[in-house]
Amino acid sequence: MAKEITSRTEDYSQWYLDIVHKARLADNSPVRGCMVIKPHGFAIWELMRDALDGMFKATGHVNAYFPLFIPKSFLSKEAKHVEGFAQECAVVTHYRLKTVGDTAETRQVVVDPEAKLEEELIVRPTSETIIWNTYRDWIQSYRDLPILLNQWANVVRWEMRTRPFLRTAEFLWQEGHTAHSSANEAMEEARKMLEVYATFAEEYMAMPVIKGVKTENERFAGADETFCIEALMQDGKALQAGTSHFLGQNFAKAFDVTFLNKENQQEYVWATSWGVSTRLVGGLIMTHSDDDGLVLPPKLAPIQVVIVPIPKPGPELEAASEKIAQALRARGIRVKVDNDDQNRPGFKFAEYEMIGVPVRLGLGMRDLEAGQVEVARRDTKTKENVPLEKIDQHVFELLEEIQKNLFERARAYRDAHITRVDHWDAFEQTLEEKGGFISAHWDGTTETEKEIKERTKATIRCIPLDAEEEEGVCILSGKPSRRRVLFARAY
RNA sequence: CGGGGCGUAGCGCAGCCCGGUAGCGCACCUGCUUUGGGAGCAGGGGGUCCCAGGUUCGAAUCCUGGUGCCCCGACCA
Repeated sequence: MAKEITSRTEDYSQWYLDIVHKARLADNSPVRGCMVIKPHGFAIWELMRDALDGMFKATGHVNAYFPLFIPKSFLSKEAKHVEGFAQECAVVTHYRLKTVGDTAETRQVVVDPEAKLEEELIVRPTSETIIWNTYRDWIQSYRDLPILLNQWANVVRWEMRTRPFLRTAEFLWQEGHTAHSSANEAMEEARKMLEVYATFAEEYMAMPVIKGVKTENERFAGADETFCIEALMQDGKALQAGTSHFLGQNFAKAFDVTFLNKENQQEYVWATSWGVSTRLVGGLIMTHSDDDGLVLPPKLAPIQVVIVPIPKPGPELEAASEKIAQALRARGIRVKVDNDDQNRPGFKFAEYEMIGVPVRLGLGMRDLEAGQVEVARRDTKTKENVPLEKIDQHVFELLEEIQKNLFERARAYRDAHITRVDHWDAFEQTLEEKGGFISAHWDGTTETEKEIKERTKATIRCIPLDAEEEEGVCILSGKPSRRRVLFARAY
């Protein structure tokens, strides 16, 4: 057994790292906090990206690209924004290196002190500033609005502690940046994109999410309102999976972006921004995977079906395998036929389970003679024999079934881990013993929120959009509250 | 930036206390036999023992100083 994975009960975070490495998703890099995304990991991200990109286009957005480097002065224009990001920015100060030393042993590259930049450049932690600096030139009148723009990019946030996909110093994401002529329209946009994210998370990732609003304390630096989708991982910790911000006129004011409205009056432009990142890959792993490796929902599986000839691939088996593959491909299914004769079937079974292939077809002479195929599903680890002539229809339906099953399973777990709590003792106890979301009353003050965080490490993940009005008293302060909010320890 | 742990073959580790020609498992290469759940046998290749000083006839091992990584905290998508 060469590729053992640490069990989830033994050490959840080691299990996560094992999955990342053994499912060949990513490697560590020589640079602290950065990772190499390997082909299999990147293929998952590509599927996510393509699906999201299609959804953005369908809601009227277009893609563009803004620079990696941002003049330092830009960042300081919006007070809260700087405050939020200043702590974690990478800064470019020079533009040239030179070599010193005469011999091969002593020669080294140093920063040329002569080549100091007059104004330092910030490696973007997010692009609001450079984009709004540009929008000033693009926007004159209400006729120029709205601008519905998205960019796919990498950003850098110099984090203290990192974990592959969940929090890396450099990560890939998309950031939508829209400009509107009214507050209402901008707010609608922010909510619309939250819906897009929620739909994507649930329909593609099979990851149930709760849509909500962030408290002032948890809000994006520079936003008037931050909407989010929150998911629950198998260890009972919450994961913020996507955010959508109503930025008000904050960036328009900071960058002096105004437009003439229909009444011929100058007005500041209203803004939104929204993003999801490669963090979603981490969420995907932690939502479905088990102690045998990665489990992927069919819609995001680079290989949806693998066909393994048993025992050794011979001409007859290869022909039969290829024929099945063709039939599946004709239905738009991503299939791999593993004709490699270096590894034994047992090894291959374990390997494909490790990398999360949803369906495996085992095909041996015995099956051929019986006119059947062995169908194994990754999510339940069950096997059945299916007649050859029905295989394509069967697999097509099975993939849908698996997609649905993963979602239902994750939702059942999530729902079972939302606990309504009305007393402080129960709050602490639930957090320690059960984890998950805790639905409780909160007095609405940042002070109380911080106090709770300090005592328990739990934060307010969101105020659910569908939270019902309900009179109650704050779990900590006993002050009146009008609705419950969701607490959890989070990634 | 605080507290702890670890740097020895691609990966995981032993050896270090008690100094004496660097080892194990997996992976890799060659050959044969195997192939319905991670194959077996035989042969083989691969190392600045994190770096720099020091002690010593001799250092992976002892001493000093660096440095990198991991875990736990403070910060965060």
